[in-house]
Amino acid sequence: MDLYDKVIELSKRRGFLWNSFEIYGGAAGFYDYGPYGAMLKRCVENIWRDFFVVQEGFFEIESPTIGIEDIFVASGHVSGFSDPITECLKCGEVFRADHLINNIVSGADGLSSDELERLIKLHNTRCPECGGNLDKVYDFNLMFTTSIGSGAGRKAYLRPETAQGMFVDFPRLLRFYREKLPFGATQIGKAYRNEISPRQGVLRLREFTQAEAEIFIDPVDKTHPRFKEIAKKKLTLYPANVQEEGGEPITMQLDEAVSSGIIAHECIAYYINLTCEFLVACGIDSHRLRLRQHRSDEMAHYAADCWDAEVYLDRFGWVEVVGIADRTDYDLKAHMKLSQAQLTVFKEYKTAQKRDVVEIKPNMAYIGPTFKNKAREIINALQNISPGDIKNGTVAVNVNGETITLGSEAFTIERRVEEIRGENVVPHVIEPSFGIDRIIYAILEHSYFEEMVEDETRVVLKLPMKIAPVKAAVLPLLTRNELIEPANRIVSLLKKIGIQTVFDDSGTIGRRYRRNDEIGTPYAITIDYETLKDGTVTIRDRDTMKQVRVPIKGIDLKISNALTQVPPL
RNA sequence: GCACCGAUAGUCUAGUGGUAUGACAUGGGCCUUCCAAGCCCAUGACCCGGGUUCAAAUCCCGGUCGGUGCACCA
Repeated sequence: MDLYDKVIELSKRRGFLWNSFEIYGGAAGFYDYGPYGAMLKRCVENIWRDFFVVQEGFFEIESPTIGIEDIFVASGHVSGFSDPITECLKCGEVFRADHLINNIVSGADGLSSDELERLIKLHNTRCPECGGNLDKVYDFNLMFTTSIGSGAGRKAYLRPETAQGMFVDFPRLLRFYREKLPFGATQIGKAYRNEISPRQGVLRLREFTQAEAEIFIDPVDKTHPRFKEIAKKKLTLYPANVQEEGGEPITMQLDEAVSSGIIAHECIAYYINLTCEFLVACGIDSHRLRLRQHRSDEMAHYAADCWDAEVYLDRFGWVEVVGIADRTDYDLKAHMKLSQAQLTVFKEYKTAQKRDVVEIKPNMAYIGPTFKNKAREIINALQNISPGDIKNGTVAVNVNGETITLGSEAFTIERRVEEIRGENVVPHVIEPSFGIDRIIYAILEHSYFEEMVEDETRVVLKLPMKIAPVKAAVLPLLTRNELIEPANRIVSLLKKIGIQTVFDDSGTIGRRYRRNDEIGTPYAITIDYETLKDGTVTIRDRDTMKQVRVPIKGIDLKISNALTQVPPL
């Protein structure tokens, strides 16, 4: 049994992760979070909220998981998220059609399925495996399709990422943040991808949870006001050029990484650091965490820089859990083009610029009656005339091949000084995108410890207190009423102040400690016969197994302080 | 989607053409004292469908799920 098997086995047995729809045989790519799993996930999401929503001030929005077709046409998912696939008729092997003819035709990846099929026939391309004939080329799109309304309905897709919901709300968000950069929006929610072959448990799901921030920044100023606070932090970086040269990741200070151009700018560096702080706060081992830069061949063409936070997993090696990209203005421009909406922000100059303007204003009262139904065309043509085209007070315009000469009665020339206070710019977007399910698996694996205690293996999940699904277990030493009663009183005391507490009186005390170690419960409170004499109980620490004896009075405060680590226990 | 391998209680597992082994876990009870090890009792499984057969959990075929490799992973 490797570590993956052990973690999955524990997760199943203790109610963290279950395969979905098990009684009907299950479905690949879907997982249920069991009681402790759902609780842990909620805790992870809340820590994320604390980092991005509370601390950074990027409010959370919630948009539908179903999106209308236009959104994904604009985002490129309708065309770019599908792959042209062809199958060998003899051996059944499946190939990317564009890859097959890439070496014959350049730019094959941009061609349509029909075009690819034609080229495969033309060049008599055969199955690289067995030489058999190839089937028709068809598009396999990774988006789930659905429809809105009855009958044929309106075509729609389940969103493949939460990001588009925030891009689409840009005008509303801009107004919400009072028309000023920078600002950000976040979203935690489900996304859907119809993976061809989901594998590796919770690492590649068809329905998964993302936490994404879209941070809209000034395209020409990518500094970050708080960068200086984190400039001296050291992180494990794996820059693109180092990867290409086959080198090892390097530990580097962030200000050096920015000034040497390894990280494109302060803003990306700031969120790289924030990402690491978040992951470590969730229980990711910082020694099994690195930041790998996308190589130019894997980075989207529009991205200015892109880093993946990767965690080391026993079975799978380095696995991406977060992507942090400078997506530039790609998404907003794409939506602007298709929707015709103005997705820009007015950026005021420090000092207004003055400019001499010469404008030709048509005289409607003359042109209208004189030219009647040609008037509209003439006015349009006049818009494109520059003052230099005016010769002796007349100007010639071309309307449908006919040259019409207009005299000074047809227009006036206006000269004025225009003040330009600023300009409309399309913001750039920094996008940290978190795969919550992968993070949760990594947390479980990195928190999993086996220790030898008196020749027995003790399994303990050393989860940070903030994400432990159960914070305290209350255990009467023996299953006897005189001990159960005070135990119940402590349970309700703790529950009243919002501490997730369980009562457990089943089996020997040692077994119950082990049971709670396995789900990462930080504290176990034991009621024994001394409790009846002097009103004290013991509190046991999960990691050290050490116990302290404390009075019941004030235990709620004591536990709550310990959980928030105000003073040590 | 293809190929190979696998699927037995909550978990891990033994095994067979005649309904199944064990461990751990779980539930109830006992226990005046703390780290899965005490005592008594109890619950609990052959992935689904079809075929062969007197009889299939076992053999065959198909499917589902899982693992691995290929492909895919904006």
